[in-house]
Amino acid sequence: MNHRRTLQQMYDAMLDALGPQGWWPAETRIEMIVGAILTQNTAWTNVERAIAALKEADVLTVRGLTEIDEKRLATLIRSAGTYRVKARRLKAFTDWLDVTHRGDLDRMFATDGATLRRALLGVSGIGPETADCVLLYAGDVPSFVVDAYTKRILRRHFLIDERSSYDEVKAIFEDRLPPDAQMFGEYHALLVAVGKHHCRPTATCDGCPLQTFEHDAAR
DNA sequence: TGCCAGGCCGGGT
DNA sequence: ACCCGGCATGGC
Repeated sequence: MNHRRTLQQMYDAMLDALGPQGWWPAETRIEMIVGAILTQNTAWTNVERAIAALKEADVLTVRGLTEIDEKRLATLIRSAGTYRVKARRLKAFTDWLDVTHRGDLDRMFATDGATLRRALLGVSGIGPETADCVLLYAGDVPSFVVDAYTKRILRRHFLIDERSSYDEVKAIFEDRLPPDAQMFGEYHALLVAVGKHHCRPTATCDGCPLQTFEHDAAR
């Protein structure tokens, strides 16, 4: 009933059981942004190879990605899957960044969070989850990230129904938790960790840190 | 061996 | 305002 307590308790339970997840796994902001686009509907292990290939080719910089040929970029990120689409999306981002902020991430993140979110959503290939990941993990903006695991876990705990929209789920967290970017980032990472190990379509709830919370244990 | 993974777009209703 | 097909690799 009291969502504030429930969401805080879920967070505490996950953090206590799993510890800090140390997200986002990236050395630079552009690496983080590239990773966010590459991991769309794709296993992270496949993204890691693509990131490594970009580093090996010495193009994992705003400048490098802006100047590289799209076809060659596609080849480098092949392991990430849907690679022609993702090469186009990476180019859409760097093109937009070049035009609007002279290719400067400092200028981009100087933009007000809500305004920047709308602008990012206008870039082809950046949807709500990717935009929120960029804002949260590269910009330190307290914008909660919703993904498939987030919805699945909340649905199984009866906190949302299957028709809930991205923005509705996002609002549940943002309306009932303090706007702390560090905590939002940890919360999302913990939900993904729990989702991967205990809340996949065929997984069981054995050993899940959220097991004690009311939910549809029968799956 | 088919199903799935930290979505998103464009076209159709 | 939703709904759907397409995109594609690598792991289990």
